[in-house]
Amino acid sequence: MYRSNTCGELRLADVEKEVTLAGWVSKIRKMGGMTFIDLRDRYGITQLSFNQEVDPDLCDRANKLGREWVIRITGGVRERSSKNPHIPTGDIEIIVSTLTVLNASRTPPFTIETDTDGGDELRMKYRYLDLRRNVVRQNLELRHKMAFETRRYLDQRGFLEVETPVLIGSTPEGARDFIVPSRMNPGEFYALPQSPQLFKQLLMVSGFDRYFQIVKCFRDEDLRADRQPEFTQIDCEMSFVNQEDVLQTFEGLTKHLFKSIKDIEIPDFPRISYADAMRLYGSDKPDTRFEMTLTEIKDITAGHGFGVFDSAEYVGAIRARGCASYTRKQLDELTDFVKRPQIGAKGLIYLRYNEDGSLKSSVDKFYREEDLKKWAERCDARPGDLILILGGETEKTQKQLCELRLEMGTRLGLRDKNNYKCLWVTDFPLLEKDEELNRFFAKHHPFTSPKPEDIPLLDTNPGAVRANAYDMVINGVEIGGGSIRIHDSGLQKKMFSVLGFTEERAQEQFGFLMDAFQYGAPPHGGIAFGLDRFVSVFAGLDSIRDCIAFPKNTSGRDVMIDAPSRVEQGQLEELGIALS
RNA sequence: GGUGUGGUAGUUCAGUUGGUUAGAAUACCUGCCUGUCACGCAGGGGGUCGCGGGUUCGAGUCCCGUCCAUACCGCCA
Repeated sequence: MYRSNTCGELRLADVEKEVTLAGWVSKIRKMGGMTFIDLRDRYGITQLSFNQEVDPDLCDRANKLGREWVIRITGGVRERSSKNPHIPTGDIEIIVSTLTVLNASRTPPFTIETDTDGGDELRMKYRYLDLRRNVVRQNLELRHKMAFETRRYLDQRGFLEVETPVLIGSTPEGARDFIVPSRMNPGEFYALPQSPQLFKQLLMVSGFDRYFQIVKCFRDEDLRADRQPEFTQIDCEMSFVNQEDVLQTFEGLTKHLFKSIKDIEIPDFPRISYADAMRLYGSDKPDTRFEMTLTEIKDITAGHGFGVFDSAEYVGAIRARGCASYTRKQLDELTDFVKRPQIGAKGLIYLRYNEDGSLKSSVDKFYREEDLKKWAERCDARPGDLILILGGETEKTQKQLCELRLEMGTRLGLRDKNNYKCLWVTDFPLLEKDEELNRFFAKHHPFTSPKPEDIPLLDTNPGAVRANAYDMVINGVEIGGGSIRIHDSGLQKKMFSVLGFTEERAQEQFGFLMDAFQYGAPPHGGIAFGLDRFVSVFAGLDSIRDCIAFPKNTSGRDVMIDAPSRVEQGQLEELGIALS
């Protein structure tokens, strides 16, 4: 037996036992006559005790160990004379009788502690050391549990996990593909999947009825704190379902995860249409932990000679409870916030509803008190509230108000990481117009079905067609999204034509799918969750990198193994590739 | 592609209007210390100030360029 116990499991009940432990030297405390060592493994820390009087040679050897050396010891479990209430094993220690050094270690470049002294860049370079830290390991343990509970839930409901290929063909729609040259087919390339979309639909045609896969997906786009070039999806598809069936099933999955992992009961998810989400929150992934919804006030602000509002397509306001006492400096900060180029507002108008009932705005010279009173009433403001107003082009301004709303929510402490608000956003538009190219793109993907009642609009007003598409949002994070698919080859053809595909091109790219649809495709639909984001929300992380074992940096590099890298000329020649 | 922030000891950072030998904490090394658990005490070593150029009597500090990191915008069906 290599070891009898882990470093996290011994308790007072084990006193007098003879044990063998193995692990890493986390900390050495030399007291002169005595030496204490914190021995660490994945399960915890156990204190080892060495005494100069009992065994001077052994104690000297212990004193020569270094941080992160790997050792194996045997000894007796004893009750401590002074206990440590901060760790589970704090009541006991091991009186070591034999000590074997299994491996020495160079001094690590940063401390292996929860509050490490290492910065992000260094931790990524030595990720294998970073992963020894409790906090990082716990994130991966959480990830494991969530994946495990997902499999348990879906298995119980008859879902079958099926693997789909990673080397597939490139498609023109959507994100940029990672491409892989094919040596056996010179001049041709595979693409890595952005999602197993087509394959899961084909599995429905095959009659698998309920499929899922926890699967890596790839998108060659710029990175963010919540975006990695390779990421993991919980990818699901069901046959003979309507939208309601899908929402119920996966609302159930989410509730199951909250209950089984965090012991939190989540009430039924509110639903909001895309149009309402944009109108009330200026976002298709609203953070509903707090209200502060957008109020349109253009009809009562226009026509008073204030040029900005008179010429604006849209004027919207948010109401911050109890913020009328904001100082000039705080208001200036908010103005600077919305004027940052990333947000791009020209300025910020405020209206203070003072405690004494008086009204004070930054545009007092254009409006009388009774005009301002109307604004306050429309916004349901009370004395003590502050109203913040932006005007301009509708979509842009709503987006700016959304950012301002989130900023105010943060400032007012309304975005508690341990408070979870889930919701469904439904009725997304089917298409999105690219004004520059003057053509429509699928907002979700080209296999999403339009709402039946909107199908006639495909010919007359494609931009107004709503889709059977839905997103799950938790605390302002898009956790998952899906749709009821098109299962009719005729409608699918129609869709491709609206998207500007010629018949030949559609046949070339997706012929196999439309062929398949002619052999008895069942009605079907599904959803895909971003596992990395899901885990991040559960763990309260700011970046999905913290729950990925070996993530890439913002340039898409793995700084530990130094990838991507150049390849030898011979490899390129084999592939028939010349670098330009 | 764009905007902002940052790059100084192994590490995390400070460094004033440009001015003596670039500091602190921590880590590391040595010594002392028999109940520590952020041990304590004393001492020590450790710096191409990201890189290149410029201004200046003098640059960590100012200017230009460049690289890297990071947050966001574009992009991400």
